[in-house]
Amino acid sequence: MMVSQRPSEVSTSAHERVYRTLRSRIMYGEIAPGQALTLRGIGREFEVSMTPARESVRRLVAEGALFLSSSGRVSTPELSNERIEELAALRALIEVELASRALPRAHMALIDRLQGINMTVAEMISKRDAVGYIRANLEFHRALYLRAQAPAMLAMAETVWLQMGPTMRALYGRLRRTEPPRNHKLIIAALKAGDEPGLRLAVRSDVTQGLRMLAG
Amino acid sequence: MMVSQRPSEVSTSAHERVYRTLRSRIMYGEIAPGQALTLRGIGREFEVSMTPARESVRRLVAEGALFLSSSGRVSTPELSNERIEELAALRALIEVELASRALPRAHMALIDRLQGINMTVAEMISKRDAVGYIRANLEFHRALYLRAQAPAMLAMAETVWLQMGPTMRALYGRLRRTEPPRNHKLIIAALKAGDEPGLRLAVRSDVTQGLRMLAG
DNA sequence: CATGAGCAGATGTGATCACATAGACCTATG
DNA sequence: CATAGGTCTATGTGATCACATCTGCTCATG
Repeated sequence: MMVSQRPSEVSTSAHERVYRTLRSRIMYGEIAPGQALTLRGIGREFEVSMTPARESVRRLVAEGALFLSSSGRVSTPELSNERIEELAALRALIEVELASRALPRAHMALIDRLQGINMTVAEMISKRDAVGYIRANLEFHRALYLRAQAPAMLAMAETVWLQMGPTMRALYGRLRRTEPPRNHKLIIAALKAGDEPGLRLAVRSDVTQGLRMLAG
Repeated sequence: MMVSQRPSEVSTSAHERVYRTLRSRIMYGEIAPGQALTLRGIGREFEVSMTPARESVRRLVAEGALFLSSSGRVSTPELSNERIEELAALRALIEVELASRALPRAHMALIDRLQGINMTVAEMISKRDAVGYIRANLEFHRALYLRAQAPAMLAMAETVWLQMGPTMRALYGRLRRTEPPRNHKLIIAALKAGDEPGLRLAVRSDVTQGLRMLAG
C-alpha cells in the first residue's frame, strides 16, 4: 500500500494540480464539446487515485465546466444556442462593469501590456491557432479586469469563460476570417482617451462578436 | 463492511442529499459567518462516510458558499465590506437583466403569486424571523426570474445569493426596522404596468438596499 | 504568573476495495 | 439479415484505512 509516493510535490495537493490542469484545458478550448472523461482515465494520466480525480471533476461540474449525465458520466458540455446567448449576455453585463471599474486605474503600463498581448492575439489568428487565440484573447481581458480590483466579479467572468471554453474552440475552429482584433484596438483607444461610454461599447461588442459568428 | 445500507433512498445519491441540505442552510442564513464545519461532523450528522461529505463540501467551496483555509479547514465565509459591495453589484447587474427578460412573459398568475409570497415576506419581518425572511425574499425573486427562461443567468444569481447567505443573516439580524417590503410593491406595480425602466430601477433598489443598511 | 515546548486528539488527504449499474458487444433466433 | 436478449467489461459511488499535519491543551520552567 503506497500512500505518499511523491514527496517532491508537497507544495500543492494532488487534486489541486489535476483541477488546475483540467480547468486550463477546458477554458482554453483544448477539449472538444461533448468529449467524455472518466475518473480512472484522469487518475491514470495524472498518476493519482480516483479520489483526487473525483474531487477535481466535482469541482469543475459545480462551476459548469463539465456536464454530469444522469448516470454519472462526465463530459464537456454541448451548449444549445440559447445557452450560448445567455452566457454571452452574462459576459457583456459583467465584463462591461469590470472594464468600467478598471478605467480610472488604467495607466500607461497597462495599456502597453494590452498592446503587447494584442500582438500575440493577432499572431495566433494569422497562424489559425484556435487554442492560442483563445488563451491570448482571455489574457487580454483578464489583464484589463485585474485592474478593477473586483475579485468576485472577475471570478464570475472566468466561470463564464470556463463554461464557454469547448464551444469557443468549436466556434473559432470554423472561423475563416483572418482579421486582426478590431474591438481590442477600440478598447485600447477608449482606455487612452478615458472614454467610458466608448469603452463600454467596445467591450460589449468584443464580447458578443462570437455570437454574431454563430448566427451568421 | 457495510456498503449499501439504505436501499430506501436510491433515488438520489448521498452526496447530493448532503449537498442540497448544506446549500439550503447556507443560502438561507441558517449558519453564521465564520462557522466551522468538519467532514467527519457532516458525515456523522447525515449518517454517511467522509466521501460524500467531502464531495459536498468541495462543491460548495467551488461555488463560493464555503471558505477553505490554507490548512484545509472549511467554514462559512466572513465577507469584507468590499466583497459585499461587489456581490451586491453583481446582483444588481444580473437580476435587473433577469427581471427585464421576465417582464414580457409576466402574466396575472405570476403577479398573484408574487403578491402571495410578499405577504409571507411581510409576516416574517413582523415576526423578526431572519431565516424565514431571507427564504421568502429569495423565493420572491426566484419566482420572478424563472419567467425569464434563462437558466444560466438564474444559476449565477443563485450563486451570488449563496455566497451572501451567512452575511445576510448577520445583516438582517441587526436590523431594527419592521417596515414592509416597499421595493417589492414597486416591482409588482411595474410588472402590472409593463413599465420596464421602472422595473429595472425597483429591482436595483431592492437588491442594493441591504448595502445601505451596511453603510448606515 | 506568564510563556513556551510537547503531547494527544482531531482533521484533511489520498489509496484501495466492494458493489451496483450502464453501455457495448456478441450471439442466437425470428 | 435484423433484432432482441444476455453477458461482460468499464465506470461511478461510497466505505474504510493509513498517514501527515494542524490545533488546542497541559505542564514545566523562567
